[in-house]
Amino acid sequence: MIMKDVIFKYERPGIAVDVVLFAIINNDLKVGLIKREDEPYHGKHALPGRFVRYDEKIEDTAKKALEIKGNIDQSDILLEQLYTFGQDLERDTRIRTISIVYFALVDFEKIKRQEGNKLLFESVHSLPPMGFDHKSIINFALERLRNDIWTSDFAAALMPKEFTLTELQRAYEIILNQNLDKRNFRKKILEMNILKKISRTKREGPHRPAQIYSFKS
Amino acid sequence: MIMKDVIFKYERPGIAVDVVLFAIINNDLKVGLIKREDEPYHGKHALPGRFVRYDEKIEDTAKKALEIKGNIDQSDILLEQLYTFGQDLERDTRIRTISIVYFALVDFEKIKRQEGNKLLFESVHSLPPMGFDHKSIINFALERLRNDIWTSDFAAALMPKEFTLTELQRAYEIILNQNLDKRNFRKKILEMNILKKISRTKREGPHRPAQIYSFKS
DNA sequence: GCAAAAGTGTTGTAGATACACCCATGT
DNA sequence: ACATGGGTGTATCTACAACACTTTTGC
Repeated sequence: MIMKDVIFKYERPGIAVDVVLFAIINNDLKVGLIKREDEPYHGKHALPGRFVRYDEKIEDTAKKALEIKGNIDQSDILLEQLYTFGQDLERDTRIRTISIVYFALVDFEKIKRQEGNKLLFESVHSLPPMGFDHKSIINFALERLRNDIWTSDFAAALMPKEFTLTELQRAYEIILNQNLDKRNFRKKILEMNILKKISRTKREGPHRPAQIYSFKS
Repeated sequence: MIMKDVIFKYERPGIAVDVVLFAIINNDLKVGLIKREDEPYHGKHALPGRFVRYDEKIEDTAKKALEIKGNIDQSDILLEQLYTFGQDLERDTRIRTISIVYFALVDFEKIKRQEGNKLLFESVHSLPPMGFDHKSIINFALERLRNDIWTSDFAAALMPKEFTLTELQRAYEIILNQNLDKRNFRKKILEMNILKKISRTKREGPHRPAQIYSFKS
């Protein structure tokens, strides 16, 4: 009984937040990783993460992880809870750890010039050797991204403020990893009524200039 | 620095699992609650829950919570992770607690005669005063139930092994809290190809007997 | 005037909704 | 024979997929 109380009070599992941060870079979907400098998994890549402090809200832990590892301002990103992984007792070889994983999206243009950014953006299609169970977590996050891309504000979080419909379509194609029909894409996205025209066009080649749009509100 | 290490090592937040267990009873959707005997929220109702032990997988914590509070055998229930609530630092007034909430479904017939069941099943439409933030958690779970009822195996988990299509339709109506068209319901559910006919019928009134079905596999 | 991307309209199909009648039984 | 719930078929509409041509520009 006394033993149980000791376990209860002092041997709580560790609780960490890891963040899967996606961005579109060079026509590819990439995820922000750190290269581990400590054991376990020294030298392997991993998701940016941080232990939850006693008086810290878990979403703030996620924001802080991004701030410290990527010097990324919270206001630039979409952050949403993904899933809590706590099955594998050997997940972290130091202590038993439960990991609350957050899903994050950012427009890479907003962060690429940040000083102190330790994040390495790697293509989801060719991930480097990953520590922990982070590879499967990234795939889990990717499923969420693809499932919800049409019904969420995910696209708005990944795009710059202004863009053409072709650029937006390209983003959808990169995320879904498949080509989309131009006419159907435009019909669908415009009928969703989430875009507004900007009274400017983008000239960029020997062809008709493109109308510029942005997301509403 | 030393102070931080102390916090890191010893003052981990508490981590609990709470379970939202739904069952259909008397043509109503009910949720299994306990009446709290301790502070905080003494006398109020709450979700069955349990602190995660150091060497316990979180899903096992959920199963154990149901076993202890409801004497419910794990094999009878569908259990799935719902969401992790850890924003409200004042959620539990004893220590800072993060709650991983599981979503569970059971056929009430399987458990109603269990000895040692402390669970009180209350209608989701008239919940008693609830402790913690459990009322909003139940509503969150209810949304998940309604959203996924057509594309998951939720219905199979709530129904007895054998049933008529009218009984199944009634279950959907109770969950969705709306009436469904008989012809369309049957067409849809049969085209989903998840049911198999049992070569028996159910006679129960001055009318044509109903074909009995069960879920496949 | 030609190359190159922007921009648009129609048709077919599949899934959802709405709705009305016959069937098998107990009394 | 009648009351009761079990069981089915058809017309309509709507969302999505497939597909081809005209427009505006730079050179």
